Amino acid sequence: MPELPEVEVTRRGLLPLLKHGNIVDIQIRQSKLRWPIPVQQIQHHLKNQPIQAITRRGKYLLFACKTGTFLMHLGMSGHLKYLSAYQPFDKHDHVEFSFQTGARLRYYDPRRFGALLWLGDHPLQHPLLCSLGCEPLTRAFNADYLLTQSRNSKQPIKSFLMQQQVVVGIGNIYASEALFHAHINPLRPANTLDLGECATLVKSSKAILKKAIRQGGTTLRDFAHTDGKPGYFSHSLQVYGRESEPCPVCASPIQRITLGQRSTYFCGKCQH
DNA sequence: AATCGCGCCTGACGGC
DNA sequence: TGCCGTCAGGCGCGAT
Repeated sequence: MPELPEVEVTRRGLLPLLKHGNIVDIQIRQSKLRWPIPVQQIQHHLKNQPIQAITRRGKYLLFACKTGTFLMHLGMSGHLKYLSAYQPFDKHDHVEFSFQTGARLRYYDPRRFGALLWLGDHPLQHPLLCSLGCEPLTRAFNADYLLTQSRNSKQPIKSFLMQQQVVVGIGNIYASEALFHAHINPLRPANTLDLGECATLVKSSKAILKKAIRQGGTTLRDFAHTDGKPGYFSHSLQVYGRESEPCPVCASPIQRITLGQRSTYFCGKCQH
C-alpha cells in the first residue's frame, strides 16, 4: 500500500506504539525482502528499546530509537498490522515486533518488494534517503521549484512527477489523478509546462494527496482494529483503473496508455 | 546527464 | 478443473 497517503495514514495509525514500552521480542520469519533484513543489527539495536518517534520521508517510514533509526518501506504489497494481542501468523507475516504491553506490530508483504533496514545515527544521510526530492505537502514544493526542476527533462510529465528525486510520495495512482485534476496531459514533455501549469499541477497534487490522507482517516480505524487491510480509496479515484468509463467531467471515455511500463489513465478531451 | 527496460516476488483474474 | 498469460500501488541498477 505504497504511495504517500497510505504511508502517512499508516504512520499515524502506528503512533500509539510509542506508549507500549520496550520492544521485548523481534521475530523475523522471512528475511528475504528487497534486500536481506540485517537480522543481527535489528536484534541488537532494538531489543529492550522503546520506539521514541515514527516519522516519514517520502514513502519510507522511520522508527527512531535511542540506539538509532530503522527504516521500513512497504514496496508494492506491504502493510503493517497493529495487534493488541497474539493472532495466528499469516503466510506473509514476515516480521513481528512484540512490545511490553503485549501489543504487536507485524510486517506483511506478499510480494516482498519492501525493505527493513538499520540506518544508525544519521538516517537522512543514507543513500536511499539523501537524494530524495522535496515533500509534496510542504512549501518547498511550489511552481518555481517544479519549473526549475523540469527544464531539462523531456520525460512525459507523468513519469517525471513520479521521480522521487524530484518530489517524493507520488506513485502511479496519484500521478494520474493529479494530472487529471490539473487538466494536463500525462504525455506532455516535462519541459513544455509553463509556470502557470506548474502552479496548477502543484496545487492539484497537494489537493489529491491531502484528500487521500483525509479519507485514509477512515481506513485508519480499520487498520488499527481489524485485519489491517490496506485502504484502496478506489471510490474517490476519478480516472485510475477506469479505462473506457466516462470522464466525470466531460463523459468522453477514459483512456489507458502505458508510460514507463506503467498503466496511465487520462481523459484525452479534458487534459492538454 | 537523462532515460529505458529489467528484475525482484506472489497472487488474482480472465480466457481457453 | 487446471493451465497460462497478464496485470498489480515501487524502485535500484546496468545499459544506452
